[in-house]
Amino acid sequence: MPELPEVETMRRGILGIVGARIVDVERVACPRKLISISPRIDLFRRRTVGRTIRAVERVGKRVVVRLDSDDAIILEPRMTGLVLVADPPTREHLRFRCKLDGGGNVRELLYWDRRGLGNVRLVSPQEFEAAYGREKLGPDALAMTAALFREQLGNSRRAVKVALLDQRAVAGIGNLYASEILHQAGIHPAARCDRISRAKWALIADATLVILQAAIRHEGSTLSDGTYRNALNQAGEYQNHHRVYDRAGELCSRCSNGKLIVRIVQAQRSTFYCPACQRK
DNA sequence: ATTAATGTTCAGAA
DNA sequence: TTTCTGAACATTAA
Repeated sequence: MPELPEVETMRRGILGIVGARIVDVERVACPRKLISISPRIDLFRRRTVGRTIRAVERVGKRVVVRLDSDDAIILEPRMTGLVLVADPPTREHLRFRCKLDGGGNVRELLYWDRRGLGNVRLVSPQEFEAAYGREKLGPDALAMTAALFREQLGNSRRAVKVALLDQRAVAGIGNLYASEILHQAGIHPAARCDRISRAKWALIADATLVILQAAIRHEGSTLSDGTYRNALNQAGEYQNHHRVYDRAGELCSRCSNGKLIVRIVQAQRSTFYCPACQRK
């Protein structure tokens, strides 16, 4: 569930680790199956202990911890991962711990993951480029313009809602925000990309920035399962501002037609939209 | 008590 | 080349 706004919130929440030195890293003994951590923890430790954290960045839906060695630790939450500098929601799903020294009052960086679909990787600059470079990831969603959208998706025959989820085209948008963005833009989720006008791509570009920035301002969306938390293990608030996501059967808050929000399935995932004010 | 649904990414098929 | 499908996994709702 963590999409760009949630991952960006995690990133901002751990900025206090910049300047700290890594004292130890450990794979936390977990009663269930272990998440993927690479390379092997002994090699991971050898390449990170003693290093200083130079910066904390984000690439798409991943947190990037840059070290003074030019290696980077990549934390990829996928569905239920959390990046924390506070006590985790439960003890049993803690997966990875990085002990720190000199990072203000921050003593450790944690990776917690209930379902365990996420992963932690230590990568060289070459590996970073291969895995997260322009070949693999499109421009960041916060950097999108109408021209970039047209360049990346203008010739695709896919439905626009499905295409917005393609990380090679645009990095950072996930299922929840794709629905919210298209509602804000007034565009039907099933509209084929190659039939969307320049003017409508401009609406989509504007909506992308409006929605993602608002979601970041509210520290992301914590859905009913309560999984997503910020780096201090606090819930986000943007779920209170959703206009369509998980609101099937409710009145559209924008249009006056008295139409109800509906749920459809596209590419095996839920899409929510207003049939009255979202047009192809 | 079983089954479906949840959402991200990747491998492999169409 | 582009698009689609299923699997990885844990937990909850039906």
